[in-house]
Amino acid sequence: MSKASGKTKKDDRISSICEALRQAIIEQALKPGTKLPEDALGERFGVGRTIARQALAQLASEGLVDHKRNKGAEVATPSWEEARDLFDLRMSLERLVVSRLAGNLTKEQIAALRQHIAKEDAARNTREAISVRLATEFHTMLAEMTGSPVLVRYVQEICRRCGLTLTLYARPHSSDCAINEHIEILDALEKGDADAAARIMHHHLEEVANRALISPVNTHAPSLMDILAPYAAVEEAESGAKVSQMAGKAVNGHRRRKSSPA
Amino acid sequence: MSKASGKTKKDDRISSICEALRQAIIEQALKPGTKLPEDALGERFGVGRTIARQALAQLASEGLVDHKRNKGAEVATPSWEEARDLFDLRMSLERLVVSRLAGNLTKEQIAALRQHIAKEDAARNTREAISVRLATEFHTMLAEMTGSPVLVRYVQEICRRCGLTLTLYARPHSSDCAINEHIEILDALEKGDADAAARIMHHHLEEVANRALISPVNTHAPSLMDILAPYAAVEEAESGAKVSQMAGKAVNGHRRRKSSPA
DNA sequence: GAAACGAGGATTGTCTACAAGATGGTGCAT
DNA sequence: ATGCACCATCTTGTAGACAATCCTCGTTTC
Repeated sequence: MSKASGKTKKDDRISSICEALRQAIIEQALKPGTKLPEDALGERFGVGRTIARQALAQLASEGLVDHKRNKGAEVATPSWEEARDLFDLRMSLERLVVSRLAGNLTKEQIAALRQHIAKEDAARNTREAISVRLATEFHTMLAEMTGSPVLVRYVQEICRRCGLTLTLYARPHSSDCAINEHIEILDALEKGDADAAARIMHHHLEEVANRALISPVNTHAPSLMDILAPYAAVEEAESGAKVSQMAGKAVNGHRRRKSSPA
Repeated sequence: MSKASGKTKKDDRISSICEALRQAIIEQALKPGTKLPEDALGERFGVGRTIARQALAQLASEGLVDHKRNKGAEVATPSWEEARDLFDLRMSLERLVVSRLAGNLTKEQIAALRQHIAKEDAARNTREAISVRLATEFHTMLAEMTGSPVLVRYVQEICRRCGLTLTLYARPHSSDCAINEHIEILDALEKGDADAAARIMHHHLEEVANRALISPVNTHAPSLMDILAPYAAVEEAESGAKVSQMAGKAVNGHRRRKSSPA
């Protein structure tokens, strides 16, 4: 009875903007501390300040942006204690996820997970932030397969915040082992070994948390408008099959200088 | 004379309204399904529609109100499956809380908890909704004592949603044992017996969930669609199929939101 | 020369106005 | 009489206007 499927464009512009900003934050295109003025966001996404403001409020409630009264919103800068707290709870939640999932995955789900791991592997040599995003998506997929909307929401949120923390503190060259651990987790889940899956997951997250300890890097973004250009475009493209006419928005796809394939 | 009474007045009106609505919802002053027009809220709280709207959005993100596009907001009516899901995750989260708290409570914290239990006991003969609110606050206090802001947020949110569920489905005369269980939990925590505390908490929540989730027919606002579902079904079957089995089951989630990501 | 003060600009907080969609009633046609 | 279509009205969605607050920077004074 419901045909409404791909109307994320007109259906809820706030969600679209949130998602775009989330991606930008996780991929560190928007670094922690970057100011997010409502005017600029509204102009970039083609909406008024009202919508931009609501999107920022949403992200603030998720902990991805910091909203101080009369001082605007900026990308959150999690402290070390907050990061530790996040990872602690994340471990518990994801233990719960794998214990629910062990032995209960369908063939299709396992295939989807392996496919995603392949994507992670393929992106191993690209920008670090991309790897973080893909790894986060893996954990999100696991949570979604539990079929528990609440759990999905919490895991998603906490994973994103952990991802933000990683882009802040983590040192590079550490995603290779993480991918292997993803494989191990999936293997244990497929075999139905809940204990092993929980143990590996715990170890996996502990590893990830441990390598987020030092070197607080801080640089200021060059231009907010330029940074957001690809994400404003991807917001429409990611919808999937329906690539309707996006006349006005003019996808000027000059990606960042860093990604030069081949 | 206005400065001594705290900063809730000008500090953040949205939060104030949210809190007021939360209380009203938990105490069933606003019953599930009640429409919440922005105009009325704004007028009642002395703010414009913008503020009321933001408060509603906040509550919607917490799952306490249901927000349908172009159709306004209303107090959420959790389905049976959602309620089951909520209580499942709540058990896990609160197990985590008590396992963190066992043996680590200060004298002051224990005293505060006992004082709150006394308040629960005093309110045992008042309205059911008040008891639910106080019981919820007890669990919230426990979460706060972990010192983990994220955990606090999640436990708070999930407890409120569970409280909403209870006001919907629970039958009266059931808070006495719950208070005793609170005492048992606190005793175990004070002794530092993490296992016992976790076990009692699990049992406690299972009890609460069971008395809430056994009979979904108890609601005073039954969905018309659900009621008519068997009849609509028999109209399609049109022949030998009997309705008798459906009368027993009666748990049929009809149209839910269409977002099932693969 | 440094610190305090104040004007100016910029950004946020809130409200109201206008547009779009939904709901419900009325009238017309069959 | 029933069903359909149109319209009136209400509520929500969104944008911009106006006021309040904060930051910056130049000026003044010790």
